[in-house]
This record gives sequence, C-alpha cells and structure tokens, in this order.
Amino acid sequence: MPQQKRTGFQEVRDEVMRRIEARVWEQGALLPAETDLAEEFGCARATVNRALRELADRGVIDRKRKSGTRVTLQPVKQAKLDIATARRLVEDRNAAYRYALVSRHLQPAPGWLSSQIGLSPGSEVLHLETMHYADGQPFHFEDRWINIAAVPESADADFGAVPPGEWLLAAVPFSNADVSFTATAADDALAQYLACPSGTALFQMERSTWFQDAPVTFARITFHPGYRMRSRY
Amino acid sequence: MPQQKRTGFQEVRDEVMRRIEARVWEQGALLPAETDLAEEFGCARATVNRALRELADRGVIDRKRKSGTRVTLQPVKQAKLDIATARRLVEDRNAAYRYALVSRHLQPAPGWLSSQIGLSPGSEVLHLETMHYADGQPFHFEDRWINIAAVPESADADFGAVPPGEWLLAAVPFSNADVSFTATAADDALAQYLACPSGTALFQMERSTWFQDAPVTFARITFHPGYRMRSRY
DNA sequence: CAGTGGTCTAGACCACGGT
DNA sequence: CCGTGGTCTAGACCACTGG
Repeated sequence: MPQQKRTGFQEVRDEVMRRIEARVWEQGALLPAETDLAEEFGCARATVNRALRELADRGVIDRKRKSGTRVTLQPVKQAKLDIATARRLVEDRNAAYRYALVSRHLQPAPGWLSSQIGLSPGSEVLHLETMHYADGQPFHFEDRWINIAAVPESADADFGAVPPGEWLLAAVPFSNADVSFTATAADDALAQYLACPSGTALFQMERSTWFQDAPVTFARITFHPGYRMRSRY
Repeated sequence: MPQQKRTGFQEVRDEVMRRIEARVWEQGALLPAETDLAEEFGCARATVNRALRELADRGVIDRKRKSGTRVTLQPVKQAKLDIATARRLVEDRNAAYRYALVSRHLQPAPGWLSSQIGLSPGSEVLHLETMHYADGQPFHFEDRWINIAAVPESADADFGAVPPGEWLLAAVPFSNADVSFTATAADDALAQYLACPSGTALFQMERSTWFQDAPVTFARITFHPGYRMRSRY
C-alpha cells in the first residue's frame, strides 16, 4: 500500500481534477463524501473541503448539502480580462506612453448618459475627450463623463497631465462596473483622431462605473485599427 | 462596548472591505496581523485568514509573509466573461436557436493554423464552417478547425445536427484556451453569411483550445453587426 | 429524520523573507 | 533571528435538503 506523506489541499485538489479529466468520475457523477475522501487521502476533512471548494469556485464541480458533490454537467467557462490603464497596456508592449487632453467641458448630463448610468436628469457632469498614444501612434481615443456629485474633486483636477482613468483609479479605487465590447465603424471624428479612413472597423469598449451604488463615470474607449484584446481561461 | 455575537468569515471579510472603502485603511497601508484581527473580532485566526484570503483573491489586498497585509496600491480590475455556447447566448435572449453546417473538409493543417495552436505541419484537421441563427436572423458565423489527432472521434461525428462547439464541450469538457477579441470589416463571404454590406464593422472572437497541453481546436467566430458582448466586475 | 456540506475553533508546525 | 502568513488537524455544531 503506497502511503502518501505529502497531503496538502493542493495535492487533493489536483488529484481530484485529474480523475475528473481522466473520466474516473464522469460528468454528472457523484463524488465520494468529504469524510471518505479525507480517509482515502489520509488528511483532515477540512483539507478536502478546501480542495473541493476551490474546484467548485472554478465551476468544475457542483456541491449541494445532503445530495453531495457532482461533476458539473456543462462547465461554464469564464475568461478573465484584466482591465488596465492605457499606460499599463502601452508600456506592457514596450512602447512609450503619451497622453493628451483634447477637450474638457462642464455641462448638464445629456439624456442618453442619464439613462445609461442612472443619473438624475440635468446633473452636472464633466465631459473629457482624451487621446492616448503608443510610441507616438494613436492607441485609443477616450470619451469620458464624470458625475460631479459623486466625485466633487474632479471639477478641480488637472486632467492636462493625468489621464482621467488613472485619476479616478486613485480617487475611487474600489468600484463596480458594467463593461461591454463591440465593433464600430469610424466616423469622421474618430477617423481623424485615430489616423484611419472613415468607416474603418474599430474595437470599442464601454464602461459604466459605480461606487456604493452611486454612478461615478461612463467611458467609451475606441482603439486603434487592428487592436486585439487578449485573455485566457 | 458592543459585543459582536455573529462572527463568521463573511462578516470579517465585509467589515474589512468596508474599512478599506471608507479609507480607514488607506491604499498601501498595513493592516493589523491576523492574530490581532482575530482578537478584535473575537474569532479564531483561521476565520480571519479565510476572510483575508478571499479579499486577496479579489485583488483588494496584498499579503506577504513577515511584512504583513497591505491594501493593494493599484487594484487590477478583472472582468469575468462567460464563454457560452451559441445556443445558450441565443436562448438567453429568448430567441429561437437554429444551427446549420455550411461546409466540412478533412485536410492538412495550413501553415497559419499550425503556428497558431502549435500543430506539426501537415497534421490532419477537420475544417468546419457553420452558421448560427437567432429567430431566423444570422447570429454568428463560425470558422472552426479541429485537430484530428487530439480528438479522433471528431472525424466521424455528425456535425450536421450538433454544433461543433457543443460537441467539443462534451468530448473535451475541461480545457484551457487563449481567447482574443477584435473588430474586422466584413469581406464578401462574411457579408453574405451575416446579411450585411461588405465592409461592415463586425465583432470577432478567436479561441485556441488545448487539453493537457495538446492543441485541440481553433475557432474564429464573427458576430452579426451590432453585437455587443457584456460583462461586469 | 439523517446525511452532506459549511463553517468555526484552538492549537500546532512550517516557509518565507525582512531586520 | 523571528514575526507573519500558509496550512493542517481533530473535533464540533449547524444548515440545508432529500427521502
């Protein structure tokens, strides 16, 4: 009988994962109870519990009291996308980052924005248009709206030097956001900003951000032609 | 002195999070040690440990032995994208899903594909072109390549009825993938498939999938005009 | 009701990494 | 060195839920 000295929740987790991949436990099959696995692996139940909890977090298994643990039938795969600042994206490509403020206006929120992030109509917002460059080439254009009521200091911030994304990350570091991605054709303004022909297919990201249920900012970011967003899962 | 009866790692986790959001602990600030927090909350250190571990997983705090736990300076926000089957995407919109096989060829892997997913040149692959509809309207076009060596059964599978994505999910349920997103202009073929003018801006997803380090499949999925992929973080 | 996972505890030992 | 987090243990009680 082979005795396993090295227990450890990672070994348990990986071994269980191996058996699932090897179809020792088929999709939908019931796994042994935690107490049984603990006995088999020669460790405490808490160790098995943590191992299985991690697999449940990954979506590999489903756990229910009384009925037990089963291999997920249709694993929902999740891709994780890092939402980074423009500076980070550019410098990760070993390019020089440059930022420019295009326009800045304090104004009442337009109707579409109010409904987009849930502002009361006519709230004062700061509208910023900014450009971000990688090695002198256009990287992306950002159309941003900041809710003055949520972040009063923004009205006095110097966005000539610090990009609004970075400024907000420092001012409101922990926030929730909705994000969406789409393809759009360059209009005349975008074509000029991104130095491409009108009608070029462009990758666009929109983000609505809240802090403790209060709307903070909305940003529409349009990337240079050919931009590719990558992830892994 | 208010005594907290309800301990629980969630209460600890949420209270620590609250203090971070309220700037009780500033960005970069050192938190009390686990033993101190355990004493304050009147619970075991393991409970505090689990609470802080979850916040570390979320990227809210950084933990290092000896130096302690600090509030993350630049929280890396991660968006989680559900990668679902076309059927799921369509039916979640309360639309009727329909699938059609456009073409199917067994052939040697072209060079670009070999380098894309790491196949030895000339490996046999199954090339499938498929269409997916929502309420009769084009939803997306899928250009898929399957490595026969990795999934031999695929050569005999009936892709006339079951979409390759669903078939592979059942055949190779647990796999790793690289995924990327981009905008592209419709060429003549895509324009015809998706019933739009040539040159229309289209949202495109590419996925390369491996199972235990062996390349399984590559898919390029082009969505109908106006498609928007949503997420939240 | 009874079996299963969910969680907590008090204590222990270890590994890492500043000082 | 030695404080900090990382992990394990043995035991306990609880909450949910299927039969």
